[in-house]
Amino acid sequence: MSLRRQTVSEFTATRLSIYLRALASLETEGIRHVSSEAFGRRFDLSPAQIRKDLATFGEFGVRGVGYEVSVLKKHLISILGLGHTRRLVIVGAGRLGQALADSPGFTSAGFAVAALFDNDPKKIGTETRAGIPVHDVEKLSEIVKLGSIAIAVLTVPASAAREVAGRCVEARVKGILNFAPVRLTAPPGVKLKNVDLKIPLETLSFYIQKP
Amino acid sequence: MSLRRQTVSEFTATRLSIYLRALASLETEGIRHVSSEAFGRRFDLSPAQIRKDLATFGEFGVRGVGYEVSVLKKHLISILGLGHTRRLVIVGAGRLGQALADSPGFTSAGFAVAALFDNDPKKIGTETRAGIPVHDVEKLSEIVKLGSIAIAVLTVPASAAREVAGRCVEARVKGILNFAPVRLTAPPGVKLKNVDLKIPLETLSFYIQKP
DNA sequence: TTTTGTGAACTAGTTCACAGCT
DNA sequence: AGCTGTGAACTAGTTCACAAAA
Repeated sequence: MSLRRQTVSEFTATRLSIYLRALASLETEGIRHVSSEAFGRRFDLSPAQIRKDLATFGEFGVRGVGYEVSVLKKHLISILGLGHTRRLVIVGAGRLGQALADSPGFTSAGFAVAALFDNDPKKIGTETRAGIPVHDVEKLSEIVKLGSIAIAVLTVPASAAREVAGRCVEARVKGILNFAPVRLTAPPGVKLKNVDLKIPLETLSFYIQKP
Repeated sequence: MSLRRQTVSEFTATRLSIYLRALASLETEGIRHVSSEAFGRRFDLSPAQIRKDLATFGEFGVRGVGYEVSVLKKHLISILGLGHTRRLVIVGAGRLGQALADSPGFTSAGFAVAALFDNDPKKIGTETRAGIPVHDVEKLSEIVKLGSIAIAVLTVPASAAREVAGRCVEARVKGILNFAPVRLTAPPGVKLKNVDLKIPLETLSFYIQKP
């Protein structure tokens, strides 16, 4: 059986990404086969959970044997939509934006940063260390539409985030990853994820208090 | 009644942080009182959830009236352990580390970045734009112990993360916020949070695929 | 025999709905 | 009258345990 897709929870989707990272790690170690049991032990995950998550998308294992690392990895890449390189733009050419633009996580493995945008004349026309150009944010819509860009990453100040997100929606991106410390919402048809880096820090602060 | 603290879930802890951000926003708008209903409508949160979360820590509202913004904010600051400034260090003085070191989110509201650390001789001895010094990572343990630093933020490459986390544990930090793309674990007594920025990006990729 | 894939059982998290204060 | 605080009902997510397959 294959491809029964109800609505997949964010929990499952997040773990797929974790599994992919773990498999890449096994692959570089030269491990070719792995059981859910061994996989779970190695990366501190639940074997039952692994099997359930994977079974949502098909039968990728062999009973009595386990999973073939390279095969499972290919499947996960395909499930996550990373099979072909996805072009994205980053709005906000501050240090976070520049760090992300040049980071291996954002440039390798399924993503390519097409351009950065900013409204600061001193930044417009420059490029990042890795050579990604910084454009005027006024050209955002044009470049997104022309380049068939599906994802916009927002690394602008909180005050600008809502307006910039609006422009992205208008330019027909399919997904927005917002790092500005405001909780944005997007219309149906656009997937938006808020990532506020201050939250894990405050959460940490909460848990390290004396009982 | 007040202060029944079983174990508070990460979900609740995360929302406390969200509520705090939302209250700050109301405060700047000059709003002094708010009901869970109005609060929820304004920030797209569930009123029942808000009441339940808050009730875990005490009775902060007034029946028939609602919550006083400034009072609730003070309580949340205290609950999250942000009442006195917490000093933290950032290990890894790359662009992400520097961006976080100088970002208002990390420097205001309960946190102070005491120092950055790196192993690159070109970076050691310099300081960030905001004037935070970059030390040799060899001095990490010494400075953490002397400065009674409770939190270490890791912005090092994946390959160095485990070793650096070990040093932090040895130096007796209470919490580690790991941005390196490896899932680390810490011994009991040390709270560790992994934040892999590639995961929300891959999750986004998953959800924006055609059905 | 081993290990997957999966319904059933369980646990955690959320929402409902109303008693209890103000 | 109005809104909180909270047990009870519900929903979502995880783990168990075993039949099915290699």
